[in-house]
Amino acid sequence: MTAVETLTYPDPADALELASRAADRGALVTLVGSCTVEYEGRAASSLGLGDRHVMLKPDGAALVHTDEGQQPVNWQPPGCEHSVSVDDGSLVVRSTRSTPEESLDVVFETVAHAAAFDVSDSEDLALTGTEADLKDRILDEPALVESGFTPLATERETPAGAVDIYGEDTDGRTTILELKRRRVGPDAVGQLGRYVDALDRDLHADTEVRGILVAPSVTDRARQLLAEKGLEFVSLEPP
Amino acid sequence: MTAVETLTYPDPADALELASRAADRGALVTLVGSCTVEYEGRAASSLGLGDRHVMLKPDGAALVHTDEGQQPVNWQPPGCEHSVSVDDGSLVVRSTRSTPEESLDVVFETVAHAAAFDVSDSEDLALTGTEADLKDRILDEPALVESGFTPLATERETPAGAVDIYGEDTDGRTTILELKRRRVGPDAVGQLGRYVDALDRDLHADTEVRGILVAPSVTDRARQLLAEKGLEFVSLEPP
DNA sequence: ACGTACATCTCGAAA
DNA sequence: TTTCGAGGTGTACGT
Repeated sequence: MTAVETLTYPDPADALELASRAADRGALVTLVGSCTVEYEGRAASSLGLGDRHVMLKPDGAALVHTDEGQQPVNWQPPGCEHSVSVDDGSLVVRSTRSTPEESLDVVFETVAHAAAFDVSDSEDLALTGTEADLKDRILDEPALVESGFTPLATERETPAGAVDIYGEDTDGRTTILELKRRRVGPDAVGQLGRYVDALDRDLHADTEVRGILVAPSVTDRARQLLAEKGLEFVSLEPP
Repeated sequence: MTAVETLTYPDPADALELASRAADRGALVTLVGSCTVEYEGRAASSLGLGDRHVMLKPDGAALVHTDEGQQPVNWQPPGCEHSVSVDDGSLVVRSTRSTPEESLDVVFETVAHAAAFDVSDSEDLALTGTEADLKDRILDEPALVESGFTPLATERETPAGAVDIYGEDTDGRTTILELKRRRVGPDAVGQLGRYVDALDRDLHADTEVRGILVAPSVTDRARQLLAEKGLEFVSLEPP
């Protein structure tokens, strides 16, 4: 972090100057003030006058945050073109992209705060407790699923998509696993069912394919669906 | 928007003082600087030293943004308890919650910027182009789905969940619609299939229930699944 | 509090 | 570019 520039209650022209320079040098820009927000693209939205925090990232992302909620009230994804201007005496931020055609317009009635930050971040997030970790755990110790289970492949392709773990049970019967890092509902059962059906059709072996849902737990409805489809469940958590 | 407080490259003690006062009066706090981030809860993550933008909202949400991406690299949902302190000469932000037990720790090596904003926002977002809008469009003009289609209920409950639109076709045959605001994949077909199966079993009428997926378009695999399950597709977009 | 499904979901990987 | 599934998904609305 080298430079930090800050303006409090700036004239629109001064805020524009700061934002323009910051964007040119790839800095992160924040603007706070009373504004309206209009969005049009995959959907369309309109937001009346209120105090919000606007963040413009050097990668083209734009975020409009209110005082509530984890999610921005409006946004634009990375890769957008930001343009800041003064129109009719008001600071205006416009962020656009194509494919799909989308535009976000923030019009400030008053700018309470404008800032630019030269941030640099080379670190990657190290995350554990994911589905990939659960997969590794099972590959390390397949007996956690079932004594005699032998993994043969991961991400094996079927006409319905890729199976998390493909293998066979102690009797040599084809057995596939669908892994979930957390408690699952009916959707995961549907997913596993599609893979089993696809393999049943593809392999047309004399014995049916076994499908096992591996997750910490399942909802009642999911358990019922598993029974209907002749699928199984094994309780297991990511390490 | 009334008060804006700003500090550039403050001492940790000064940053702490600003953040504490701001949190007490329900202001939005932002901190920018070089920091590490540790998270533990549903999963666990670790992030090495780098420049980030931290936002603490009065509703208890916390967001840690890097210079890239629309999503925060770490976060905490609304309802958390924030605590700011100085530990071993470093500014430390800790955000925790229970159910589930989760904690987020941000330790600043240097604070480049600290600010507090008294934001107020009474406006609600007006959003169009949602699934609800598609539903209204169909209820207004059911013939868009099929000549003679008659909606009888929305959100009708089945053992497998609530059906978007429940009705009957021109022959009096029970017909249910699953609506999606955008192009759909296999998951939506599975959803519709579950509802149709549940109603088939529940009503055990002499004729089978018709299931129609209503969306702008479907993927190849979804179309194939529809055919396999004897389900139908009608192309329709939200207004 | 849990369950269920929507979302301008976002994000990454693979075809 | 599209498709597909994961995600600490979040969010609203049920029960």
